[in-house]
Amino acid sequence: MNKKAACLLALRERILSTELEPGTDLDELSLCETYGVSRTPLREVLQRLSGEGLIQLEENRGAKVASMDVRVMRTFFQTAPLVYANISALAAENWAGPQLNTLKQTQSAFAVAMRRGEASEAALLNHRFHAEIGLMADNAYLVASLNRLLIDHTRMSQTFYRPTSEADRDRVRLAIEQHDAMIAAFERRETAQSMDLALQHWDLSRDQLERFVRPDPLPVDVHSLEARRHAV
Amino acid sequence: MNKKAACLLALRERILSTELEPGTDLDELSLCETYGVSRTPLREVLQRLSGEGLIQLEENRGAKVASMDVRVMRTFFQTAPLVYANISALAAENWAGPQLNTLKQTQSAFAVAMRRGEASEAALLNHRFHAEIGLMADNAYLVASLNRLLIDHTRMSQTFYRPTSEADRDRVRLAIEQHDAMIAAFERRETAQSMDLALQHWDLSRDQLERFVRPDPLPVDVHSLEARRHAV
DNA sequence: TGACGACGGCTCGTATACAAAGTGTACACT
DNA sequence: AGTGTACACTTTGTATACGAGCCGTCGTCA
Repeated sequence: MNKKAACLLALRERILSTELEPGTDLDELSLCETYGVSRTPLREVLQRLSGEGLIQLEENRGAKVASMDVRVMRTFFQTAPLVYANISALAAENWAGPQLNTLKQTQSAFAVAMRRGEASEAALLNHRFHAEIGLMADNAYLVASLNRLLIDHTRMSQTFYRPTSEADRDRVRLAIEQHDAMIAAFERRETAQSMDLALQHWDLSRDQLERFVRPDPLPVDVHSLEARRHAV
Repeated sequence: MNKKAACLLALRERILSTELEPGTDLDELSLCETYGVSRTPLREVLQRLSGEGLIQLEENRGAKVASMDVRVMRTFFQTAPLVYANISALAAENWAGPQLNTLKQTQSAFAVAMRRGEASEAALLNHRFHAEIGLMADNAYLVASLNRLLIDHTRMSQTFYRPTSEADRDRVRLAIEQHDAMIAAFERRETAQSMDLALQHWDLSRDQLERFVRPDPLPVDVHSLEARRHAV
């Protein structure tokens, strides 16, 4: 029982952290060996992951990590703000019991991981932060969309948590501040503001993702070098 | 392979048609016997169904058909218009290849079932109609929400397709006309109108569902009868 | 008489063995 | 030399057997 749950958790994290890259073929036997479970429970884990949209199962052809092509990226950018904004508003409205404290804990763990430069850990904690907001929203329907979005969002933003420039570092700091602002808005049940903050948070993330997808062009010098080589 | 797929299909239909009512406990062995498969593939089917949100699995405690309490109903009414409207608009924008023809076929099958008074069949075909619109929308994220919504929508609307009054019959006729109008709007790629039609279709359905949830109060006579009995 | 504990049946979870499907390679034939 | 077919190997799918956990009942003890 425990080993199976551990296996599920581990595979989820490995996929979200892109240690297992999109499109990777998964071999049942080697996974069994890795996690010390036999094929029956492992296959059930794979079914679960497939249901969550993390992997794709094909008849008689095994499992592969869910792909991320340009087509899905387009719909991702199209859909994310709608879902994030509504989830955030619902979270402010519906959170109950210890959920807000759980969120605060995740947020501090996230900030710590960020300070220490633990990139994958930070990405997973950011994932958890937003997944917990999903739980607070208490809307099984929209959460289904949210979770699908978070899978691809987390995978795409792996680079985000490995800031290389000072400007990048500023953006990360801003992201952390936005999380804090969201928590505060939830605490005061300010739905409109929560929605607004979610959209701002999305804007920041989108800029970062677009920079990843469409990086700055290489310096022109390289092209002139190319030209010179051909001239010789 | 085939038996397993058949089992999946059959269970899905039985749950959607509420032949298996929300909350029903599912016994693995009897299901195995019913569908002529052994426990291993059956359990994988159950995992799948759980992933789709049709059943709930609990550790060491078997599977039960997903429940439908008042809390989920509230969020259902809250979420449905948002998702249906957006899916409809996206479908108009993104449908491709033979999808529109498939939709037309489903619509005529639906109309036929309706005319023949085959209520469960009609409900399932209506489900399929809207699920196909989901495929046309070509947005894996929002479709996740749509499918969750459709599960509960189909289960709640079972009575809808068993019209008892002439007014009910009119509403069903209107629903069929709205389907046709949606098909036409998709065909002409009119996104705004598609969204509008989806909202109108939702309004009709909502009225019907609310009538189901909050039926007309019993005639006052009954209460007076009650009172008289106690008086004796 | 009531409550606590042990035992038995039942259902679920896991491992293993076997069957089926797919894939790659080697050999033969054109 | 290229193509097609057959065979072996790898990987997936299914069945069955066994072990573990839960639940209800019966008995005993206070």
